[in-house]
Amino acid sequence: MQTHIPNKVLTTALNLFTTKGYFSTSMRDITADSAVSTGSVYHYFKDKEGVATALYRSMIERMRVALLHIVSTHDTSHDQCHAVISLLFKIAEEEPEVMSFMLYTKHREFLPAEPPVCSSEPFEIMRSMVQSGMDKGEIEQRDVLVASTCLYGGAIKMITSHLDGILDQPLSSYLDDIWACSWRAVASSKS
Amino acid sequence: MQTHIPNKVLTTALNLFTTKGYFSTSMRDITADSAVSTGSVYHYFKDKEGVATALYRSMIERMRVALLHIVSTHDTSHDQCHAVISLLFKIAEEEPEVMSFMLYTKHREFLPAEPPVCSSEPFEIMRSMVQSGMDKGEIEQRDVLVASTCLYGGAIKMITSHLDGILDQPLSSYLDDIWACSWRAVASSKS
DNA sequence: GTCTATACGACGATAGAC
DNA sequence: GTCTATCGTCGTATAGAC
Repeated sequence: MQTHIPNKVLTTALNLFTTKGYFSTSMRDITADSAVSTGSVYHYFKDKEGVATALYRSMIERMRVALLHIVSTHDTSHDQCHAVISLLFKIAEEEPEVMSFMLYTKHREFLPAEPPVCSSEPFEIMRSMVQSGMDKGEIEQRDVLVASTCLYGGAIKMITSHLDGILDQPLSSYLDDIWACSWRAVASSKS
Repeated sequence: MQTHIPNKVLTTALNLFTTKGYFSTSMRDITADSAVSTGSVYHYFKDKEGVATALYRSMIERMRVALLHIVSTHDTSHDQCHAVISLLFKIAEEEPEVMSFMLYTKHREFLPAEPPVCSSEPFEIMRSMVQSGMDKGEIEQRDVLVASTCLYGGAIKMITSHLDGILDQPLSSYLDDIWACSWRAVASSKS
C-alpha cells in the first residue's frame, strides 16, 4: 500500500491508463481509485497531462539506469543485447502495465511535447550497443538503425503480442527461440 | 474530389484520426473538414465509433484481398513474404495515413469490439505463408508465431519508424537490407 | 436524404473552507 | 496540504424543419 500521495496517484493512473486508455480515463476515475481528492491531485500535478508526463519520465529514467548497468556489466555486444531482451521480457511479465505504458502507448497523442520513444535515451543506448558490436566485428556492417530494428524488433513485437494476450505460453518460454532468430539476423558471418 | 458522402466522411476521418488522433478529433472537426452536415454523417454512421469501425473494416478487407493475390501469384514462401514486405513498404510510402491507421493506431482503445490487428485475417494469411515455408523446408522449424514475428517484426518496426519521421532516407531504400536480415533470421540452414 | 439548431451530459479545472 | 462543491466548456447525439 502506497503512502505518499503522488505515488498513489501515479500507480493508479498507470493502471487506468493501460487498461482503459489515457483518454477514456477521467480525473474522476483517478481520484476515485486512488482515494485521493481532486484538490490534492491538482496540488501535486499541474493537470492530467502532468500526471502522464511524470509517469512517462520516471519510466524512461528507470530504463536508462538499468541499461547503463547492463553496459557496464557485460563485455560483448552479444551479451549486452541478450541481457537487454531478457530484461524487457522480465519487466513485461512481472509488471505488464509498466511495459505497456512504455512501448505500447501512443504517447505522442497526449504528450506531444515529449520526444518519441525511439529517440529517447534508452533507445539511444540500445543502438549504441549495436554500433559497438559492428565496430568490434561481432555484428555485420550496415546502417545502425536497420541492424537495431532487426535485432530488437522481433523481441519487441513478441512483447506486444504477450501484452495483447495472444500468446498461449508464458513469454519467457519464447526467449531462447527469439534470441536465436534475432541474433542470427545481424551477427557477422564469421561468428 | 469525393462525391459520395460516406466516402468524403471516411477520407477526412482517416486524415484527422492519423494526424490528431481519434480522441482529439471531434465530430465537429469531421463535419467541418468534410463539408458534410452533422445530420448527414449520423444518417450514414451510427456514431463516431461507427465511422472508425467502417474505416478499419475497409482496410482489413483491402489487405486481405491484396495478400490473397500475393499468395496466388508467388510459388515459394520466400517470394511470398518478400512480396508482402514490399507491399507494406509501398503502402507506407504512398499512403502513410492508411498504414498509420492500420498498424500504428491503438484500435483496442476505441474499437473494443473488433479483434486485435494481430488476430485479424490479413495477419493469419501472413502466418500461413510462414507455416507453408516450414512445411516445405524453406524455413527452419519452430513455433509459427515466433518465426512470423521475427520475419515481419523488423520490417514493421521499420515502417513505424518511417511513420514517426525518424528515418532520413526514403523507406524503400532500406528494403533490401531489412529483407536480408529478416530472411536470414528464419531461413533453414540448407537454403 | 440533407440540413440547422439545440439538448444533455461529462469532463477538466478552480475556488475557497478547513 | 487536503478537502468538497461547483463552474464553464466542449463534444456527442437528437429533434425536427425542409
